[in-house]
Amino acid sequence: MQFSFRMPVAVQILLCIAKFDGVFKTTSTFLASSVNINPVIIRKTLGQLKAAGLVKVAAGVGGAKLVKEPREITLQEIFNAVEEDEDLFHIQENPNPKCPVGRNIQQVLGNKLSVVKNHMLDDFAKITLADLLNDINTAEQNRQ
Amino acid sequence: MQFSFRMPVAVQILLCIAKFDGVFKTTSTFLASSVNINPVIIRKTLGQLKAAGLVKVAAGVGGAKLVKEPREITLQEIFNAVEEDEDLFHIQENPNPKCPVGRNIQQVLGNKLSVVKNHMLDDFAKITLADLLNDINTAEQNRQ
DNA sequence: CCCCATTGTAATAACATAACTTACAATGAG
DNA sequence: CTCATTGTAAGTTATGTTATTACAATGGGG
Repeated sequence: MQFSFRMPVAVQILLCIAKFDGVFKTTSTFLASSVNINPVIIRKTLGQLKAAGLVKVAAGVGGAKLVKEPREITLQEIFNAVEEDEDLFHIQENPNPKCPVGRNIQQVLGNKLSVVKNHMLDDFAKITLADLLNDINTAEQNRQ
Repeated sequence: MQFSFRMPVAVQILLCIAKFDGVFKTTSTFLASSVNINPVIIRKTLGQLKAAGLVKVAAGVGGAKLVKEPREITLQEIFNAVEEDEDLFHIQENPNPKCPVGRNIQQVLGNKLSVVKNHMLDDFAKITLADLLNDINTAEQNRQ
């Protein structure tokens, strides 16, 4: 069980825009070829990133640009932009109310797990797009 | 997007065994009625918990017992018992190798996210079955 | 030693979610 | 006005999870 493609795809989109803006026209088709995914998915994801204030997209003309500097964009913002704000784990919705465990499990386990999720979001907040861009560039250098 | 029912179900099973062992016979049907889920799912989950050394199950006779004390059973053990050991996020498997972002994204983002996952597991390690049992009992008292 | 409730397990169906694809109206610079 | 591109909807395919049914294997109790 894993999270979906969405967040990693969004990260890759933003990295490509950061790296290629000004060099190539960053259309949904261009971005789709880097991720190797359907352009419609890119357009949907760009829409979510736009709504979150991370990019602006030129309808008609084509191409996307970052609204903020890479060091000001965190993985937390990206995650929140593309994932529903829901609990990390799916706790049984209809446990037996006659059982003392069943009638309290949601509250008790939910409390503990929400703390864990908040820690995860804190971790995401410490990772910026600039960090990832830097790692990409380092990896490219080592490749040569 | 969330994790499946599995870990919360396993937690509820273990809590029920801890609370009712000796009082009721903790068969898969009994446990299923607390979670309000199919007994076959309970039996599968019990099998995973047995393989992880957390419970012993009496085949033929019926009923399950904890192998360790509740304070010695952590959420991390339960999580590892029932979830595959895979990455938290699903990073595109076939990015474009001709794109400098595409050919490095798996390694670069994967590294960052594995750190986050390890933090999550560390958090799980700090939560014991005894903590949850205690919270259940407190919630029950407040209910009266 | 046999009975019977129960476990262990397989096979299949039902359901939910995600991704793919096609299609097309709306956009806006040239 | 043209045309590449975005935004969006609808339908399909693929995948994963849970539910359900079925039945052989188990093992204490009568």
